[in-house]
Amino acid sequence: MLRISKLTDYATLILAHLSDARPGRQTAAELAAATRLGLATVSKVLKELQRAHLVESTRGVYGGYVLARPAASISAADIIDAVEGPVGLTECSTHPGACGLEGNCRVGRTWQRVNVAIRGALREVTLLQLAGSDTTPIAVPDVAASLSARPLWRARSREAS
Amino acid sequence: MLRISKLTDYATLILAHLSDARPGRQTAAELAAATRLGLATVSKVLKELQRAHLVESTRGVYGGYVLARPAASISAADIIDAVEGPVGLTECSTHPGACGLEGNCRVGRTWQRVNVAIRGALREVTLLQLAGSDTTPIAVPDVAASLSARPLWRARSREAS
DNA sequence: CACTAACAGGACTAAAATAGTCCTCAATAG
DNA sequence: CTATTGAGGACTATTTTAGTCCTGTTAGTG
Repeated sequence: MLRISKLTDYATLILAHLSDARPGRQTAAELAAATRLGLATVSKVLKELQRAHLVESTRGVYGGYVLARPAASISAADIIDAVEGPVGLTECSTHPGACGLEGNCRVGRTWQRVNVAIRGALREVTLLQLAGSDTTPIAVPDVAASLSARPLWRARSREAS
Repeated sequence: MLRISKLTDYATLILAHLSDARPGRQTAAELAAATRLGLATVSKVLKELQRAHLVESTRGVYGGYVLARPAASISAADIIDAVEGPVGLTECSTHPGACGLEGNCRVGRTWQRVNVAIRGALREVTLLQLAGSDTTPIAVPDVAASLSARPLWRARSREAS
């Protein structure tokens, strides 16, 4: 349940390697070697991270990648969003209106609130922590609070009736 | 990211309908009608819920399903586990030892701790809340605390090197 | 003791999401 | 102007998820 994709995991590994303050930039090939992943895959992930502005790239002979910001200010949610896109726990959070049961469904709203609470938690987890270089405790949003608040979302889409 | 499957969502809907304290048992056909899902699909989900002991079934003419326990003591984690199985945020949590990089990987451990924190949160969310009949605030484990604790898991598996 | 209504189990198919590869183009340093 | 490295995107393969269907079992009813 609630599994992150392999690519997200790869991304975390790659970012962790980038966060080791090496001298200059690291090339995709170096990162592939360091992580023991395929070059093509590492390249793909790096491109996605670049688009999401989590890393900066330079082309050409001395090119390569560096983190765009300090590891402490990159969150788990950032990484997941970069690689998997901003999808929600249920479908209706990303495609509202596609569900024929919206009036009927009491469930979607709460799942969405759970979702938001989880995302909040993921926003508090930093790359520094994921990379294992920091264990500072962090505050986390309270699912309780969100669950007693008013509904904000609608039901998710489901199979045709 | 972190999406629950459609079947889990269906399961929640179905359980929510079962938690409406109707007189007797409800048949798969009735639940299918109530949820507007296909009978075959509803049946499949109910069978999984039965195997997980979240509902009890009776066969025969006046057969059907009832909740096995009060809605307040069925958690979101229970539902997810029943339908999707006890998988983790990363692969290595369910298939330890499959990863060639275990010594090398600093990342898996923290993902696993994040995972456990999230599961803790999901355990606090009850079917009552998901069904919308209860909005009592609930306490939730602190990701912070878990993240500053000692590592307990190993790195996840990844593509062949 | 059939007969019918309902669940159980599992095989199978279809569809969608994920993972991985490859090709062509663009930039940069020497 | 050439070698190196990233950018973008198309494409394929694999895996997971969703949905259907068939065959068997249990429990009431006349």
